[in-house]
Amino acid sequence: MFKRAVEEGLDPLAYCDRMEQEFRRTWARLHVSFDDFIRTTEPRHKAGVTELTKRIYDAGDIYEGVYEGWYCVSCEEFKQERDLVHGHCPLHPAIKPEWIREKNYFFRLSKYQRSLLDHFAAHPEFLRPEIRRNEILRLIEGGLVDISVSRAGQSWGIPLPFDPSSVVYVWFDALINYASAVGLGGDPGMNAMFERWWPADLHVIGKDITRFHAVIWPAMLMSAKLPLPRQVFGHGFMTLNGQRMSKTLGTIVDPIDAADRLGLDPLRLYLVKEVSFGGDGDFSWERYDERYNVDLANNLGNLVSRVTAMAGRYCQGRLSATAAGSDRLARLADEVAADYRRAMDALALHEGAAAAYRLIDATNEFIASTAPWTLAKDPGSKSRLEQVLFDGAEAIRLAAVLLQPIMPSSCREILRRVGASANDLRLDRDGRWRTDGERVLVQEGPLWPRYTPKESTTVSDNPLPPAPGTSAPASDRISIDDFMKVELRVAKVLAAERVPKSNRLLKLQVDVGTEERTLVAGIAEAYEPETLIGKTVVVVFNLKPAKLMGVESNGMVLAASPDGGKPTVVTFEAPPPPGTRVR
RNA sequence: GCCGGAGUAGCUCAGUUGGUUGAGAGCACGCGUCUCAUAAGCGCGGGGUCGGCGGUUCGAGUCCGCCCUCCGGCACCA
Repeated sequence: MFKRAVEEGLDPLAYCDRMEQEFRRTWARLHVSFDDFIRTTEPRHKAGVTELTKRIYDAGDIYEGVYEGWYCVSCEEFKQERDLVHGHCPLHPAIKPEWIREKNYFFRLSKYQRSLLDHFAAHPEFLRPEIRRNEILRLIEGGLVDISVSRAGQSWGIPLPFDPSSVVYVWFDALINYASAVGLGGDPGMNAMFERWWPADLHVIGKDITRFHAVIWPAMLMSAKLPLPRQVFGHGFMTLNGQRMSKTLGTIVDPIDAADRLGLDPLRLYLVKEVSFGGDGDFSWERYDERYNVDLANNLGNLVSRVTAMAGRYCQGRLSATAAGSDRLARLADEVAADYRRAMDALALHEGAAAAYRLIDATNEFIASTAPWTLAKDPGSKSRLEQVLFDGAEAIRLAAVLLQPIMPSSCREILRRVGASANDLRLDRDGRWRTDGERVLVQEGPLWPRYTPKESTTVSDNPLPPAPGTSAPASDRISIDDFMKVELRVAKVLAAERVPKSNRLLKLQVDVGTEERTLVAGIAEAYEPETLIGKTVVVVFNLKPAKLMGVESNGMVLAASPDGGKPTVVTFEAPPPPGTRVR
């Protein structure tokens, strides 16, 4: 973060300000509402971090140790062994990293292995879905190591209360947000708030950060003698056509684009209804269009149209209960509302949406079987007719109440059209079948016109070439001299074999013109060794040797490696002789 | 390679602790039908050796073993 800010020529705080604005804009655009928004730069957060860190320290769970590793002076940060390129920082190949031992504070995570396992056993619902729980359980069972929680000599961060020369390390700091947001460590007023709100009922997080939330965070709280959140829920990711989204492949869907195409609420419904929450969900434009037409245009939208139209035509838009209502519809409605509530409480949002749709479907059937248009022809059936339409309108009202959290603005509009209030909706009060009252319905144009993609303008799901204008800013470009430092040469593959115990690495014997070399390439997933023999490829000739899985590699084969895809080795139409320089 | 997950109709998926599921839903498709409605609605139908092989059992998508394929995580990706 700090580095990124510097790269963009911004003060870290200014950079954060900009990020915050972006987040807020996005949420506003997607109609995502929230009660609070906290950043780690806020005073209340600093207070919370100081308090919690102090408690953990007082519990004897933070001790001084030594952290050692490769340190790049230029980046001003430690580098993992595996991030180094031939022992050098990839960003600053000219400077030799130093092996530095730094005073560091560690959190006794290992001490909490037993307690964590006990907690998981006593509270099976603590971590969901089940898949995450199993993963984390095995991880804990496998043993925990103490973790570094501080960095020395950094300007950015919150100082340790017991040693202000060091700051709290990022994620240790960040997790405490949950507590600091509700007042931990604040003045008496804030503390009262903390007492009231903590522990949290639920943390909803992305599945990739489950470990922090389900292992480290609870251990921190245990150490500080604070209650744990009741549940951590690790949600899945969206894929595109079954593939992981990738920026470099261009296989990414911007929710704003999807919203612009058919409207925001259709997107929100898709995301909720088509994805079983907790698992990954797949998005495709075809399916999106299909669901839009079926769920919204044909079923819900059309239902609103037909009921409001008939009410207008046959009853001047005024309806009140006049006869015995539909028991079947009323019973189903209660059942649906109960299922909905159960599903939503369990975070099975897709089931909640499905429940609402059971009512919508049943209402379409109800209309077909009662045939108001037939009743309308018989003056004697007047009250029966009105009752049927009343029931239809009531079912729509109820469905809209249930779908309201998913499609807020659309449901508000539906409620308006069926003559119901959309203000201060409450599930326990408004989410039940009503048999009385008068409704004034209004008929207006389609809520969701059917969408027919034009052949020629079908949005492609194929990888798009990177848009022009996305190239790196001039300041990030290198000079020709820089490039010339890299010596690329044509090489012919003489022999190839798998590196034992590795499923990505191939060991290649190549002819680089002046000599033969052994090098290792991470392309085994895409190429059988035999198929490479005789091929002419491009290698980086002047790369320092490196050892991979015990094999020394003298050079590197050029290959295109898309995110989430398999590498493709760079070859020639007409192979030049080995040793030819490539530039 | 290790760990985990998944393989059920053309597509997306449900199928609780094994037996009224000797297999279901939605979409797509075919046929029929109403006409209030956004060529929408409603009804009916075709279609699957439930990844493969073997086993346990009176009985297995549902349990066990082996295998195949796909996905995710970790290591490796010069």
